[in-house]
Amino acid sequence: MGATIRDVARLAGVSRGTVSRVLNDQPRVDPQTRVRVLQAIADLDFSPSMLARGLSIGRTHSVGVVVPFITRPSIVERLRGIEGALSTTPYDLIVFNVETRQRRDNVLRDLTRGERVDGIILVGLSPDDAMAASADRPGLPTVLIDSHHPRFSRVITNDVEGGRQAARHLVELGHRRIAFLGDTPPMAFTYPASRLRYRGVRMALRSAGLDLPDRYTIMRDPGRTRARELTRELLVGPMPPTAIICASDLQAIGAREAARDLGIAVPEQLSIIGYDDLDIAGYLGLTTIRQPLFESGVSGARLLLGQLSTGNRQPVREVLGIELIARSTTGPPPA
Amino acid sequence: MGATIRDVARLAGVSRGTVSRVLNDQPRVDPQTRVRVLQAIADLDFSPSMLARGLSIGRTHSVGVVVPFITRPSIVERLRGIEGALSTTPYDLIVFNVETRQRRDNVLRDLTRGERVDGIILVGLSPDDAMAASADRPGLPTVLIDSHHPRFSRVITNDVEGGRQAARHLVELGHRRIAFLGDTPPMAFTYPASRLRYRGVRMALRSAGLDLPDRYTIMRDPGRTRARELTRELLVGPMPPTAIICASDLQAIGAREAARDLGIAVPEQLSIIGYDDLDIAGYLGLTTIRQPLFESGVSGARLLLGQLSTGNRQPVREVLGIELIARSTTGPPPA
DNA sequence: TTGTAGGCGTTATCAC
DNA sequence: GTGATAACGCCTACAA
Repeated sequence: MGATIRDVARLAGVSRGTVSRVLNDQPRVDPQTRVRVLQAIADLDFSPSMLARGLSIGRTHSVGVVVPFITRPSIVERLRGIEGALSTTPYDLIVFNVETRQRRDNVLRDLTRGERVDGIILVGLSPDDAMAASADRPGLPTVLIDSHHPRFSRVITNDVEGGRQAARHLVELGHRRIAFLGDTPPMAFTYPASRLRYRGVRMALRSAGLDLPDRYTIMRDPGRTRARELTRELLVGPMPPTAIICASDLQAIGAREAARDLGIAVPEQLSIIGYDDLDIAGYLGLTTIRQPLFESGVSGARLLLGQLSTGNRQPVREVLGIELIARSTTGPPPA
Repeated sequence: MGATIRDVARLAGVSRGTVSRVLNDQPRVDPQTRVRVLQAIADLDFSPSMLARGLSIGRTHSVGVVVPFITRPSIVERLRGIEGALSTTPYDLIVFNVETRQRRDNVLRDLTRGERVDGIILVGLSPDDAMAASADRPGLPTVLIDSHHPRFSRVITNDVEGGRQAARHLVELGHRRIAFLGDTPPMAFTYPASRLRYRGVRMALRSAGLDLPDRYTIMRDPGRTRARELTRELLVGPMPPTAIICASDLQAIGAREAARDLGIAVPEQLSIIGYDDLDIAGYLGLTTIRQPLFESGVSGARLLLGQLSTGNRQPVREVLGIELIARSTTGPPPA
């Protein structure tokens, strides 16, 4: 199987150094010998060992992407963006799925030491200060997607603004009893998007002179099924809201499911707004806040590639736009 | 940043060899010195270079997973299974998304040569004979998920049987005009699941004395949107079917969408069956054929890990079960 | 039990 | 232009 550079050198009647030069397209090599070497390479079906090369030049040509809960469609979408941007480069994409703090710490430790990767992309994971410290000593180039830390380049959206837009949309439709269905961050160190969106909602309501009572504020476990249960409880209780803002499309789907269970018409009796604009939202006609998931992956990867090629590790903050997509789950409140 | 084994040795007052032995849990080392070494490792915050270790022992501790169209939910689900199985092992997961034949060839070439990975998992990609040949010379351990080749270990489901079950379900409900909406494999070398399911459908219909005319056989591009268009054409045409079997849940969703567009009630006027049982199918109440996507990833990874640890490369064929999940998009045909 | 030294497959720095 | 040769960081006989 493995022909080495040494075999090539022998067959071509040159030294290993020369073969290496040919391999790396270096100018100072005689056209004649270059041909001979290339021929030998072809004959032996040789291809260089990435491992050895990496050890020698100190780079691995791979980037580590750390994501929490690869389950979630929004995460997958971002991953796709990263993969797309990386696929045209010589960099491999190594995926790490972390679902516990323990595992996160292990992964990050391994990654920031042992020269396993040339750079890191953290998705939805906010580095703590200990980890941030490793960015000081010129450690691994690292970029954040959908999470924050002043020391790192990052691509984010304005979640507060997203919450605000959702709330304003409902207020303009005439709603006055608006609930928020979010989730607690699954792990301490994950990005608290839900909470920020909540904050935006509350701000918008307040400036419209409306209140967001505790009873209308539900933040528990994420996921469709749980959202369905929670919404049901809310809707069968006293003074149900006329609209619900959800922190994700999945939760919005669960909420709608609950409405259906109870025979409550959407949007005639209840308006629902999601967040993300997943593919499925279009099919379901879900009103939602679109955030550029795929594109965030592309941008993040580009940021990292930039650091990798220029060595410039100045933190950049890239803010991607969001947009309200009004479909058919929102309308005026019942008279 | 990078403390090396040499630094540890110096600090602990031992030789590099001893440090290495401690690192690899080799028995013949004095408990006392072991402690000293471990202390030094901790003090220096040292962790060994995977690159160097790999070069030395000839393994990379990573496996390459090649998938077509990481876009598709079913693929993602399988990927999750693989990741899950690998996460408890020292193996890293390197993802390659291939969407063109060109890219597939490049990836596979790189992968099977240059010692980049210790093993390969191909998802939904049927290796051609050229590639299969590389399995002869004891090349890289390779396993297939949702694709076939006698030379490789593989985990599959019986797609023909899946089609058959779907058709039988409808026949038993009383349908006689049944259509099939599948897709052509997106690339020549991808696994022709749709076609096999079609075959199963045809067989079941035939043995029920029913016909599957060309007009009821639609195989074009995959995807929800396209399925919606195609179904529409079918339904507005002469003698529309009373039931449609789709080769994927996504297509079934598109079909249902078309029915909705035309004001055709499901399942009263039209029955629809999907394939995969994605999460969303449950929400939509879609009748479908469930295949264990996540589990197929787990099994595939396990198969590969087995080969990696035992060296036994005897091809194994693991067939996972499928199951009809009857929900609310199928019912008796209109009277 | 521990130290020494050669080797894994490249690249890079010299001389020539 | 090209050929030696010393890294790169680790593992593993072989000695001691």
